[in-house]
Amino acid sequence: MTALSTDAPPYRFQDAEPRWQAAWDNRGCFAVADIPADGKPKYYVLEMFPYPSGKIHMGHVRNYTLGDVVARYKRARGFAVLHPMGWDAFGLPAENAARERGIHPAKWTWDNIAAMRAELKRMGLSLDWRREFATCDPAYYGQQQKLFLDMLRAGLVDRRESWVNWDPVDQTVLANEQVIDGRGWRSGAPVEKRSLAQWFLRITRYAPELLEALDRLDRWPERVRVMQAKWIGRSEGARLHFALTAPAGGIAAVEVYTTRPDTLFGMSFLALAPEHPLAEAVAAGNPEAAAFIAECRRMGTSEAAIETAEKRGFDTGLRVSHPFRPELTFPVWIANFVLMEYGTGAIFGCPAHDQRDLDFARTCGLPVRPVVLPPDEDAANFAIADRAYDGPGRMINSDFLDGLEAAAAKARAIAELERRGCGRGVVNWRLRDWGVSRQRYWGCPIPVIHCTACGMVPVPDADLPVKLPDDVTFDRPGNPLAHHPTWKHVPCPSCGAAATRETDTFDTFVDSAWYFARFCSPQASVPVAQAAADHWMPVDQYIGGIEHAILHLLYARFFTRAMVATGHLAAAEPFAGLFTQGMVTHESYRGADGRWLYPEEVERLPDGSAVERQGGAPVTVGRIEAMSKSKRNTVDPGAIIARYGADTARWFILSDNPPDRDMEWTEAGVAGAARFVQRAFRLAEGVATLADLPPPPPAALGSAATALRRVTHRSIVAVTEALEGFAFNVAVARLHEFANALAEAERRRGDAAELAGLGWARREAVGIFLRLAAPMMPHLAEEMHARLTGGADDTLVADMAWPEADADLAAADQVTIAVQVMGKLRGTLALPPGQPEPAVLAAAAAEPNVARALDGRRIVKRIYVPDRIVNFVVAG
RNA sequence: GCGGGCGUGGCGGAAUUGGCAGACGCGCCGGACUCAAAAUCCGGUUCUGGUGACAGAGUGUCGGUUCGACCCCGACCGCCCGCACCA
Repeated sequence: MTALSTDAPPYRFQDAEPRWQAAWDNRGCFAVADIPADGKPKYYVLEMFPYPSGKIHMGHVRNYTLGDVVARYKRARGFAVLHPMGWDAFGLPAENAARERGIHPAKWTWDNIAAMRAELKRMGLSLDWRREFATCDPAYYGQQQKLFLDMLRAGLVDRRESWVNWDPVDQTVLANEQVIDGRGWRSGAPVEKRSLAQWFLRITRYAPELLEALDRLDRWPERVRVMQAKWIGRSEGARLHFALTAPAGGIAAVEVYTTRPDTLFGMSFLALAPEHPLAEAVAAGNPEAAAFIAECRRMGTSEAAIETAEKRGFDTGLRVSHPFRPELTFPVWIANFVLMEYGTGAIFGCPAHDQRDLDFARTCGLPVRPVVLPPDEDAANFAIADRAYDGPGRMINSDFLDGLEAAAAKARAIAELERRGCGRGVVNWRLRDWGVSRQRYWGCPIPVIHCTACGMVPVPDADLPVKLPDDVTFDRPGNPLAHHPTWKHVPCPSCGAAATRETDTFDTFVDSAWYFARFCSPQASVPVAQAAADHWMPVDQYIGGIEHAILHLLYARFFTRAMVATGHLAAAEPFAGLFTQGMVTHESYRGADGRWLYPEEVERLPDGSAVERQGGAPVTVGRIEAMSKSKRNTVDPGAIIARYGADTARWFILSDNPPDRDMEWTEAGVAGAARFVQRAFRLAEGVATLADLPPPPPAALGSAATALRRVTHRSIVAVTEALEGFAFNVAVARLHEFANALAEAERRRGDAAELAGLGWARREAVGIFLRLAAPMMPHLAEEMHARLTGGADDTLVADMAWPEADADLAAADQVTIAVQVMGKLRGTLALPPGQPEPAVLAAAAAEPNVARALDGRRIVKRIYVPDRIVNFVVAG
């Protein structure tokens, strides 16, 4: 019989996968209505939609496989599942392609979408493709303009000056990623900060709410909630004024925000951001100060660049008085590490208790005066070396605060500031308003018109969408919309006089801040059809990369609230459940000349070394790291699917490791998955050859058949539990075990009655196996089912219910109890569950190896955890 | 620099969340089938000592709590993600 199954024709995914994809499509398995009438509970599964770069990559395969497993599993559990797909289609790469290769961004984007759609379809995803849209379609971005105008009317929009990275050679604004070591990526010119009038969304208005509501997102990863909470950054502190000993540029005092007013007596200096008005006033009359500020402006706008730069400063020569001891004065510096965007753009420096201040004080030769004494130190000997002390302790060297705990001193200092009228306690937020202006072509136009007479005038709703012009040129730097000969010239909607359109477009994070809501009613003539959104929102399970933990997810949470405020949505939170997947990694390879090599150019030798396939030159095997084009350590999903099939790719990507961790793509791993696909199919073949057997009563089954049935029903429980917990690698392992048990049953011999019973149990097992595997390997499951029933049953596995476990069979009939002596394992007991404690303890002590370990010693304590472990604690 | 996370055999990982460390897979070793190979199937595989029953060590490092620690606490090391104009 074994020979028969191994000689059976192998599973041909090349035929089967397109066939089943067509079958699902023809029956409309995955289509749902905007407002379904069937009364099933709803489940909205969404994966982060892709940027259409032109090819799917392994990160997409992982993301969409994870989502598809959830979607198919939930469908089997009886939910009406909304599972849509679309395209995050605006962004910089399309403009880069236009500049580098002369392709229009729209053509580039739509061609890429067509190519990627075809690749995704080959994965066999259970998507409702009728809901597909791209954010670069006016039908989408016109609705986004409507949302913006409603937010404008609701006071959620602001326009103000803000800093950008400016390339003085290319005369263009640069994104942070286009600034490399402080220079423009194309021109190589040192970048300057430049101030422009920009549009902002007032996310800060929702800061308390966005923070507080994190507690209720109980199906979000804890670390994402922590990261968002820290990003929003509520802090309690004080705002206080430092009076200048002599006014400068009409400024008499500097306002400072601090979270540590308790350390005011440890002050050593006051530091201003380079963009601070007082710094600019000083620079007006001091070329050296102006030069220092100009140098700071060359650092670019990214916080990481500013904070990793060496701390530098410029002593303005001005001095401020201490708020509690006005006779003490301190120097005012301009410092490159003070951020204008946070607090008031000025700090008081207390080097003893803040590491940045200490680094600055050491480089600039400023004094360090400790005022908080750690609990285990004494005042006479305590000194700060190269580490600032930011822990708890008692105040010293601090006048009226001396002896207080730091926390109490903080309250006392605020009270004193308020009594003296030079400061007050405040709550401060790290979160800044969301700058949405981009000086680029390939984005959603901001629907506003500037009129010299009327000022800023919103585009009337009736004139939406404001469409991008097609006839643009990329032959010079800067924003093609601003260069366009006619597009921006329009009559003022208010007075009719000649006016100009806003030429800024939206940050692409705006596009992705509400697409999940649009999917509920993608054809609606309003941004969202209320009834559809009320039915489907919030997203029950959102899946995407951890790199979006803060910005995208926070913007989406804010936008949802803004849509509630403007009457477009009812649900306050967009994503009830969130899962963040890890990256897909691969070894990297370098040729003898240092070039990076693609995996397909490299051959691994049995001794572990590697050579080039062509020519056999030695190859250095580098680190395992995230797949990236620059390191060429990428594997093309299209090629993998063509060679092994979608089910194999899906199975491997799920089986390798827990989905929230980085996974390593290996050739051996895919090959292993491919073998399992064939093996599973052979299990169905082996059973299909048996005569169709009526269900006998379980009592008629022999012990081998009953044992297999136990495995079958325990597998239902185990796989279900693993899928519910996103432990897809464990689900895979359980299915491997299940397949092993089935193979063992297949080998079994016995008399006719036993074999009949076993045959029946095997048929049951295969029927259940394929349904448990279906969310992960959907095509194979359909093929197995067709083979099992000989085509007599044309129900699609995609439409079948999830198997139900027989509780009696799934329950444990025996437990293994570990027996320890002094915490060391000395033996095990196999017993039926639920035995009385004295019986278990007696059996444990009688176990030969345990008895030897106990011999001659006095048992002082017996620990028994029911059905699990015994531990004897002995004296001596 | 700041914020968040991760670390278990040769490799990916499992461990009912404080109770048998190493499930399952990959790789490797041995065997069956074969003229032979591939494929397939079976068995073994944390390390050290021992023919063996067994004993000792072991979850990045060092220390702590506990009858018992991969799990909890403290310090350190290494790697990864984010830092507001990449998406």
